[in-house]
Amino acid sequence: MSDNEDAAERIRKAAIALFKTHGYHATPVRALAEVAKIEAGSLYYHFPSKQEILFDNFVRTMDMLLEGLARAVETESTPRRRLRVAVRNHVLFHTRRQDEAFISHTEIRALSEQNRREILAKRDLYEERFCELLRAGVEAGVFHIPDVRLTNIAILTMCSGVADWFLHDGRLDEESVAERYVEMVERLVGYSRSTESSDRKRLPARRRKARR
Amino acid sequence: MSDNEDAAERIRKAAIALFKTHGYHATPVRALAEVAKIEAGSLYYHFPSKQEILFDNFVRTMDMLLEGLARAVETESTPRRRLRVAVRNHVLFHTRRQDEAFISHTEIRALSEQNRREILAKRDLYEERFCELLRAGVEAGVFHIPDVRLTNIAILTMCSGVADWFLHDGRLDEESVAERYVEMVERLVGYSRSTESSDRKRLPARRRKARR
DNA sequence: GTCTATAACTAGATAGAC
DNA sequence: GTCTATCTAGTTATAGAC
Repeated sequence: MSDNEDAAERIRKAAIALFKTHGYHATPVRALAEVAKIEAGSLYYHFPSKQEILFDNFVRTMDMLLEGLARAVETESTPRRRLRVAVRNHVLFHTRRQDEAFISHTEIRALSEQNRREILAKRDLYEERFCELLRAGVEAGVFHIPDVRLTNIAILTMCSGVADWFLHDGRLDEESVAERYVEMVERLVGYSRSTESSDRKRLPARRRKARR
Repeated sequence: MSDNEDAAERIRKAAIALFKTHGYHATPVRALAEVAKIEAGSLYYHFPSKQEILFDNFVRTMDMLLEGLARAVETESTPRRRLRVAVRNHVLFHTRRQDEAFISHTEIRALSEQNRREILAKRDLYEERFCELLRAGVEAGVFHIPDVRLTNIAILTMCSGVADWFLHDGRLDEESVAERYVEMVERLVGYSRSTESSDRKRLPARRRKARR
């Protein structure tokens, strides 16, 4: 955190670090001020309240996610490729903006009711757009999903979970993790190149008979 | 919450409800006392501190999870069946003990350092025992997993996520959700009855060639 | 085992000088 | 735009009566 940044940005970064480690309610404004190298009173020149600092982080995080998803859909044309890019994007966001994403998981309850409504609307929009990617693949016959809504939420929680455990100097770098998650998602959606070959692989009639 | 329960139990249940809704730090002891139908001072006869009430919830939750996993492994013999029962057990725990499980996700940071160490040790133990189920299947040739540790964490976060969204009067009842999650996990581990048939399905030499 | 009263402290936010 | 000083309210926990 450079000292030359403007104060608002230093406060934002202090909030990300402290809310992630201790949580919103366990972080006094005085602690935010100390990390941001400012006095507590001065902080209120840049933000009207502690709540607004948290809300600011939520808005930025959700908007980045939504923009990333929109880009992913634009740049690819087939359902499979769109899903692959969307998942890669989602996972990389949760490694690159790990702390912000983590706060967005854990501190929704700390938002005021009005702010929470606004953020949940953005989250619902993201989930719905992601779900559309799955439905498109099912309708094209390349994904085979018994319950699209359930698989959608399972995929998103699985991928968002990366923010909980990823270590930047760990065994796998972020690109490797993203690749593996793309592979796992393709298993979850039962990807196959065409309906016929997939049906042969997923539900072979002969094998079914042999089971009894 | 019955008024006839002993006070300690009423305090536990009040804590589960309030910590889930507002979080640990946003829940005053006076609020716990009010919901437990007791005065704030009386609460300290049953628990030495607010922290101890939170820790109590963590210990109970983790111990229930560990016991459930041990039972799952005992009652089944094949890798596939063990995994199926373990996943079903895990998901049903996160619907039946939804609030406790949710708190265990979101409030780890609120534990004192010593308490947190103790709980993380239990969590690591659970993850390691779960991972063993995957390894057993890989060694038996019935699971096909590129990175067992990664798939393990992906499965567990996916299944634990049920506590975040499950509604007891929602579209799917808990048994249906558990069944579908078992199916999804089987896709993730690349289950197949024997090594040969699975290798044919997953990495067909001809298709690989045709790709270039 | 539960109560009332309160100690000791910390919280978020504001006022006004510079 | 940043500072110091402070207001008001709320916090966990304890003391001692019953």
